[in-house]
Amino acid sequence: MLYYICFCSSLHKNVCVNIFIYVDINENKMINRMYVKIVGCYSTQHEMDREDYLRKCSNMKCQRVQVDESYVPALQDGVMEVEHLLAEPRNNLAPQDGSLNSHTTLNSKDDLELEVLDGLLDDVEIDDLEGADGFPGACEEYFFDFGFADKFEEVLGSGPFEGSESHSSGLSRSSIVGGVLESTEVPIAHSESKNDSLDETVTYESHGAFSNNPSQPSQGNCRYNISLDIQHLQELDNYRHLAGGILTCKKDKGPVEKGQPAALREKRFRKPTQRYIEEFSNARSKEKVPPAGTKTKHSSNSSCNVLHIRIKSSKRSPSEKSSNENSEVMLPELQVSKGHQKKEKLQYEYESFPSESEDGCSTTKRSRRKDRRKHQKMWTLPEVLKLVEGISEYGVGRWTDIKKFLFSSSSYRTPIDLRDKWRNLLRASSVQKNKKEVEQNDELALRPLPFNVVHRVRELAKIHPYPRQRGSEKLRVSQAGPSVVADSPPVSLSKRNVRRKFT
DNA sequence: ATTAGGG
DNA sequence: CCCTAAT
Repeated sequence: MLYYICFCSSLHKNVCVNIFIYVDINENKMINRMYVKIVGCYSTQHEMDREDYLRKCSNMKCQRVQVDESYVPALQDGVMEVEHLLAEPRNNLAPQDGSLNSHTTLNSKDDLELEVLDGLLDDVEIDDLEGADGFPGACEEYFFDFGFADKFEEVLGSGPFEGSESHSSGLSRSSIVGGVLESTEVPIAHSESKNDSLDETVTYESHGAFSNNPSQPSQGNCRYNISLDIQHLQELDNYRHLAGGILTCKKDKGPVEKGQPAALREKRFRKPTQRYIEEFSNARSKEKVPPAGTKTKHSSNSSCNVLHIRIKSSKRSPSEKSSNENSEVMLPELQVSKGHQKKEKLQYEYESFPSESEDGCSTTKRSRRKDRRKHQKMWTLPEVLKLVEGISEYGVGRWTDIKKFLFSSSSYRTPIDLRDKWRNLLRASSVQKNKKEVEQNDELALRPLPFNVVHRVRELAKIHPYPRQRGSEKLRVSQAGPSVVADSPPVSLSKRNVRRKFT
């Protein structure tokens, strides 16, 4: 049996941890168990530290690691399907023997873009802190060395955190297969590009708590046991964009006090709603994050403790997806590492045209209306066709009419949505694009728009120019003079008329 | 109340 | 999708 470990790092409540997920490739299952290793605590004393640290942390990606079965703990827990993880025969050609040096991969682009997991800790509730030592000693030097493979190995295995035995040590020494679960994906926008993004990361708040459990003095390993609620994997993707893999708490102040889990617990509140997070982050993105005055660098205890962490399920929106046991949910998000805000990944579903019964999904309708900003409903091909048809009939700009006549039953499609979709269609159809983007567009098209549709859109675009499309026509007319108008018939002029005709 | 435009 | 200015 082959086992793979995915690990990533997160800064959470001033604690940086590594998460290990064990996957049994042969069985197509993911062992519902993760080990988290705390690699250190982050001091909020200095703003500079934070920035620096975050930047460093962002370099830490996930890796898939081939490990010995012996490293995998308690399999019988929960497992979940991870077929898709196997879907692509990644560059797993890497040495299976374990000869590969981790250095080669840690810094390579093979870094697993699995930041999905990075949001994980946010949904983690730490039930038990096994070991009376509280947080393991944080070691600044390690924090800041995340970008370097050699150090990284140190952190993972041979570092001071390593106790008598540890999974991590085995991990770091075992071969790191160059394979990445989803390396082909678009690299996540790096946080360094915008400082704002960094600020955005400072919006998380933990609701979990550390509880001291001296009963089980660990061997000094930083091993944390997590049972993963797969349900949350879906949500993880939502978080991914925030930090590029960095989590931190909303309030920077909370210093990690060594050996005082109780204190920590008091400071943890219920997790804010997504809405709240969004707004808060937006509001906060402008103001500077005050350097939480409290200090407590970090405890110097170099030994690690074992936490038992369980991810709470059904926290928010218990109304709907109340259901599910773990294995229910697939984790496509796990594999999805592309920025989904930019791209729509799915293809059109070909569904029956008179999909008016779309309201049939009334179960989620209410919620969708309410927080439609969250899950955007994908446009189906029939819908697109309908939209195109409507435009050809009523003209561009008559969105309310189109909505009224053709999308009356689709409650979630507002006129604005229609317009937006049309706008996107124009873009997708490369209408009025003189740049090379056109070509690239096709290639990058994640959504193969049927040719006929593209054609129709283009045709329509000719007849019904979208209002002020880059002012292209104006530009042309004004620059080229009236002569052009002659050879390119009344296209632009007819716009108004066309619309009136159907009124 | 709708739409255009931009994020 | 969301928000806002302009109509």
